[in-house]
Parts: sequence; structure tokens; C-alpha cells
Amino acid sequence: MTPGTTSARPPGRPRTGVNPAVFAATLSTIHELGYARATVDRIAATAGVAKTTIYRRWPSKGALVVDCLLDAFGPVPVASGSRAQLVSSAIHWIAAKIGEPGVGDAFAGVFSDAVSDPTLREILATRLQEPYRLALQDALGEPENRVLLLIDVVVGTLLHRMGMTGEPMTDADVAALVEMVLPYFADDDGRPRRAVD
Amino acid sequence: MTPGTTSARPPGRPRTGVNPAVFAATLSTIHELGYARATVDRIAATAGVAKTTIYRRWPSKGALVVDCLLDAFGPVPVASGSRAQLVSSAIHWIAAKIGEPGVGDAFAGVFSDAVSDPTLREILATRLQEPYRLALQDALGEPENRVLLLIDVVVGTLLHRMGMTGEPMTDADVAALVEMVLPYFADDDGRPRRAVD
DNA sequence: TGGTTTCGCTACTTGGAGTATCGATACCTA
DNA sequence: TAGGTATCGATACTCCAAGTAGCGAAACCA
Repeated sequence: MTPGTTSARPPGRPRTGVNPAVFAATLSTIHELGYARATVDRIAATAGVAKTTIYRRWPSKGALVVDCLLDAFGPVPVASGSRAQLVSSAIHWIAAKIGEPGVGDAFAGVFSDAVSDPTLREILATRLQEPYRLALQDALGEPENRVLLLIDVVVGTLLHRMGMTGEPMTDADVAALVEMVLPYFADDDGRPRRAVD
Repeated sequence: MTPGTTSARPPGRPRTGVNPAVFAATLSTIHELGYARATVDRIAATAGVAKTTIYRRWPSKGALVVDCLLDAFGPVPVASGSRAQLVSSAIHWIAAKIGEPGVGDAFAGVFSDAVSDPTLREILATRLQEPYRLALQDALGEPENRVLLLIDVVVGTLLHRMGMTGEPMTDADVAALVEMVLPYFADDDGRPRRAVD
């Protein structure tokens, strides 16, 4: 292979694997201190990295946290089965993720910041929400507006509970949420409950 | 008793009616600039009041916004009718309130702050959520955990939509939300209707 | 060994939350 | 009309975190 064709490393000092360390430090620091007290200085110190290094890689604290959440959530889980199974497993999956230490706090915190920051809101909507929205639209065969409502209901509920109590939603309440949402999106036999317009 | 003992104004310079002005200025400033850019300095300037006056009356910006929301929401609407009518009207009521200019932004913003601020979270839960929770428990005859879930779902959904899009939820989506939630709380899912009608 | 790029460090700017102080003001009562 | 009292307005401050600038040092490749 001739060097430098496709994925050759560029010359210069390599970017050592700081991203995993920073992601881990971000979650643990947010878990310990909460979103607001988790300053970039502290995250950098925990990760064993200079603050300037973080700002060289992410334009803002919010963008860092969004990437951190992307890393924590991982790829879209492609489930198969009836519509009911799809919706149920998706809800349990996101609820479990948000329940992981630091993840819920980070999500709620960056969401809060995004309310007053259109740039961050764009990052959040494009990088975090859109992939999962598209996957759900594809898997469920539902129009965009219904999938958006589903996401609003599920994520909104989980974050509201997290924000009001400081604790993630219990399994029993997640089950109740599934029970509440499921009839609207899937019948027991997997057929759509109402005509899709 | 000397005249004016019971409900007499205390001596000294009267607290002129600044609260209404501050509330109005808070909502309009947040509506214009968003929660984060609506600094206390700016709110004070808009209200024609000194910043120190605001901090004499409220311990923090978050506490001010909570009181502002209390003022905007007004007293608990005591509705009557079937459980379905109660739930439906409550959802439409809170959706309309959150759709008012500035209210949704203020709510989402203070909610965001509360995530990392236990003091503010306490204020939010006690002063804002609890009265409506108790009223709903009483009206629906539901246990606390189910009413809390209802509030999480409804308010969480509305705030999530507000935060992700910057716009309040459309009437059509609010109707869909009602349709989704209502069977769980008002239909025959094993729980008897309340014999109120 | 030299070229290239990133890293760490220190120091800085910016901006908002919240505090301290003090004279001015508005109301009540005598 | 004078005095007591409590709030108001204005100014100036502290504190803290986000984000920036500049430079020498380190790490890799050829």
C-alpha cells in the first residue's frame, strides 16, 4: 500500500487517546458533583488532561457532553419483533442508559443548557436525537411527527423525573410508562392501532 | 388593641408594588432573550427596579422565576366532571400555560437549573409541583405515585418539546398526548371510575 | 535530525450571580 | 410638623466558571 492513501496518520504528534479518558472523567465528575459544578477545569484534571486540550477538541462544554452521551449511548440498537416489542425494548433501553451513573445528570444538564443556546440545541437535535428518530421511524413505519411525540414523551418523562427527584426512574415506573405509551403505538398483535395519516 | 394591630402595614417605607412589575419583566425578558441571557440586571432594568431590590425579595434567580411561574399559573383550577374530563382539561390547561410567551422558556430554564441545585429543586418541588399534585390526587382519587407519573409524563413531554424545538407544542400534538395518556388514567384498566358525577 | 502537529502550562478576558454599604425616600404616628 | 422605621436606588465590589492566547515541550514520521 502506498502510504498516505486513505487512512494514513497525519504527521506530527499523535492525538493520544484522550477522548475515552475525557468521556469517563466527564461522566464521573458530573455524577459526583452534578452538571453545573462539573467545571471543565475539574473534568480536565480528572482526565489527566489540560483544559486547553479539551477546548481544542470541543467548541463548548455542551458539545463535549453531547459527544460524551453519544459515546455512552452507543449505536442504535436494532431490535426486531412486533411493534410492541420494539417500543417496549426501546423505552427500557433508554431508561437504563439514563439510569447509568452520570448519564441522566449529563443529559438533563446539557438539555437545560440547550434551551437558551440555539447552537447547542442544533447539536443536540442533530447528533443525538436524529439518529434514533430515524431508526425508530424506520423500525416502526411511523411518520415523523408521531415518532417525535414518542421521543418527547419517553425522554421528557425520564428527564423530568430525574430533574425533579435527582434519581432515575424506578423499574416499576418505567414499566408503567411502557404500559401507558404502548397501546398508542402498538397493538398486542403488532398491527397499528389507528390509521396512519 | 390599638388601631391597626392585626393587618396593619408595618411602619417604614412601604414595599411598593414591585412584584407585578418584576414578574412581567421576568417573563418578557426571558421571552426576548431566553433564560440564560435574561440576567437579573436586565430584568431589574426592565422592571424599573434596582437589582438589589430583587435580591432583597428573592434569594436567587431561580427562586424569582419559580414565584414568577406561580404567579403566571395562578391558582389550581378546580375542575369537575368525569376522570377523563379532569385529566384532559388539566393537560390542556398546563399546555396552554407553558405556551404563553416566556412561560415555557422560564419553566424549562428553571427546571434546568434545579437539576444541579438541590436548594432550587426543593423550592420547585414544594412550591410549584406539590399543590397541583395534591389537587390532582384529590380530584382523581389516585395514589401519589400514579399522579407523580402523570405529572412527569405531561410536564416532561411539554418541556422536552419546548427545549428541543424552542417552540411550544402544537394543539394537535397536545391532543395526541391527551389521547395517549387518557386511557391509562380514565379508562377501564382495572381501576374504577370515581363516583363523582 | 528536522518537520509537523498536538500537548501542557500559565495567564488572561469576559460576564453573570450574588453581596455590602449608604444616602435617599416614603409612609405612619405623635 | 417632626421623628421613627424600613425599604429603595446606586455604586462598587467579590467570586467563579466559560472560553482564549501564546509559547515551549513532547511525540511521532521520514
